[in-house]
Amino acid sequence: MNIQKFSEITNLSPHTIRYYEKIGLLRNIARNASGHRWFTEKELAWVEFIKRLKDTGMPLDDILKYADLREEGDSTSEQRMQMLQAHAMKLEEKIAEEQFHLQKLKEKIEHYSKLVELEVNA
Amino acid sequence: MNIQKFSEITNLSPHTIRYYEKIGLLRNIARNASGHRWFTEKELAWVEFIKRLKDTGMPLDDILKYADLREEGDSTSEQRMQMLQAHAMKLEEKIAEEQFHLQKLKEKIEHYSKLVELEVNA
DNA sequence: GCTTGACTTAGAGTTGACTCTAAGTTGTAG
DNA sequence: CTACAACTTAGAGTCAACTCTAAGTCAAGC
Repeated sequence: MNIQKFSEITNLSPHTIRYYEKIGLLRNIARNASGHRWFTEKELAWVEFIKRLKDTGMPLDDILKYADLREEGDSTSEQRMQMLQAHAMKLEEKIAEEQFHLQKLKEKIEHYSKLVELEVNA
Repeated sequence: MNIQKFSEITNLSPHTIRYYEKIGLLRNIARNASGHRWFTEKELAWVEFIKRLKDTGMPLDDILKYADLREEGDSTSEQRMQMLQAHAMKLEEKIAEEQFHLQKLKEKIEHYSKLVELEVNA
């Protein structure tokens, strides 16, 4: 598929896709006869994985390191696993923290709702 | 307390504290005889709340809007409550999404751990 | 055969949230 | 009474992650 189609499916702008290629997140993208990028399922799966890492707070630099290891082949699978494990642990902590924040927010909202009730009945 | 002490307690750098004052997140901060900022429990509670909103992904611009409403007094409490409710809902969605991502990450880790096991036994 | 619109590139500009610099003032310790 | 650390300000610089611009190429429809 061309960059437009790929952009629609991945929900990344063509700009962002080229940017990801420029910084090395996307590599060895095929080109058609007129020099336009040609994407396949392979890129789709990889980009979805990049998005997962990014959306859970991993910086692009770290994702880049993962991409480097990935390119080196199977000998780096243990390293990659360790990266993911460390990241998963951080994510678990982050979720726990957010759940705590959420509870505090709900308490504040409860406080407001009582306040507003008082105003209405005044 | 002075800015140094306030910085230690809030875990924000003096730079950041001044920045927050400059953009209007912190207002009406008292000064001592020599013109230095003087913080109290009131600022502490407010800054902790700011941090909660920020740490759950609310942009400073939105927190600023909240600060504006807060300054207008009790008549805006319903609006503020609605802001918090909307934010809490988004946070709940975000947590759910992150939990989904976490599960997918764990599946990938599981996949790697099998791969690594194969390599070790090879 | 010419316009239109999608593609290409290198590189500049933007945004959010800081973070630092320079130049100056003040309060305390030696 | 002087050195020194902490404070003050306005404004410049940084960083991540885009996002856009300019200048150019190319295939398809009229």
